[in-house]
Amino acid sequence: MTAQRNRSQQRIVKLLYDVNRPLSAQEIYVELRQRETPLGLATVYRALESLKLEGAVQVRTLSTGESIYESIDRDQHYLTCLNCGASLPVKDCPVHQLQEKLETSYNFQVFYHNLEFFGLCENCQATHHI
Amino acid sequence: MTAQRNRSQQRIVKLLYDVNRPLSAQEIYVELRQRETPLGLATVYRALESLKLEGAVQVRTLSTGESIYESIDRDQHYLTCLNCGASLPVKDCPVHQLQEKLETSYNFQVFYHNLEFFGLCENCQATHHI
DNA sequence: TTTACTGCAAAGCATTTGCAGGGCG
DNA sequence: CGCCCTGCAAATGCTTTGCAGTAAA
Repeated sequence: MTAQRNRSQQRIVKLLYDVNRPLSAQEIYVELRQRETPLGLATVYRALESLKLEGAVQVRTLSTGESIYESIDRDQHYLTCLNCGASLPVKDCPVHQLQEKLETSYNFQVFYHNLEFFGLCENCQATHHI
Repeated sequence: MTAQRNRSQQRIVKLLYDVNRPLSAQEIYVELRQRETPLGLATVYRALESLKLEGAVQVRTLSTGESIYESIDRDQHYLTCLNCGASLPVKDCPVHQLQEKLETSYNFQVFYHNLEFFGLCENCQATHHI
């Protein structure tokens, strides 16, 4: 990685740390433009792709197809409404039976939950950045 | 719901049950076309939207922005590679410390995990299908 | 100079929407 | 007859890619 690329990525990492909430690529583009020197939208996408593969940010893809990024250190889960798309942050790191507790405390009707682990599979750890 | 609409939705529910694996809307469109009477792509999307709000199917949105649907009764989680996108099914319903176990048994480098509950928030339970 | 990165604009692709026609009550 | 649903095609919106120019080694 060159210093040039590293600079772009660090700007994004810092932004995500500062705002402390998930941002889409487009939002990152706007924020960087407002805060300091503009960074091209395509560059934002390319930097995010690298950061993702390095495990430096975590990504969640909304049902709209939009991906939102946040600091890797945040261990935050959500109650997501299928109708309006709102995501309520959940403090506990939940397990299966926690679902009932959440339903009553948030008055949220839970249909199902998804738990997904993200990282690199055996093959891709070798061929990283194909 | 009319009988006509109900028929479309039931065809999809049955298909997802039969194949017993996640399918995208486009795949559902192709499968239905091959198996029996064709169903328009827009209709597939509209039926899936209804099924989703009824809690009759569960949805996962891939990092590509593509949404995949499967039977609601399946309690299946995945190890998803950020590089190639492959999703390895995981049998256990995992908790936090399970992550280490998964890393060794699958030789998968886990960066983070997402746990998300899906359903209807308090407000949308009232205004269902806005 | 050689390689990697950036910005811009065009293309790609899943999904959504407008509208005209058809099914069903 | 009236309403909901369907199919088609166009539009939408996020993301990716081609390419020419630029920064860094």
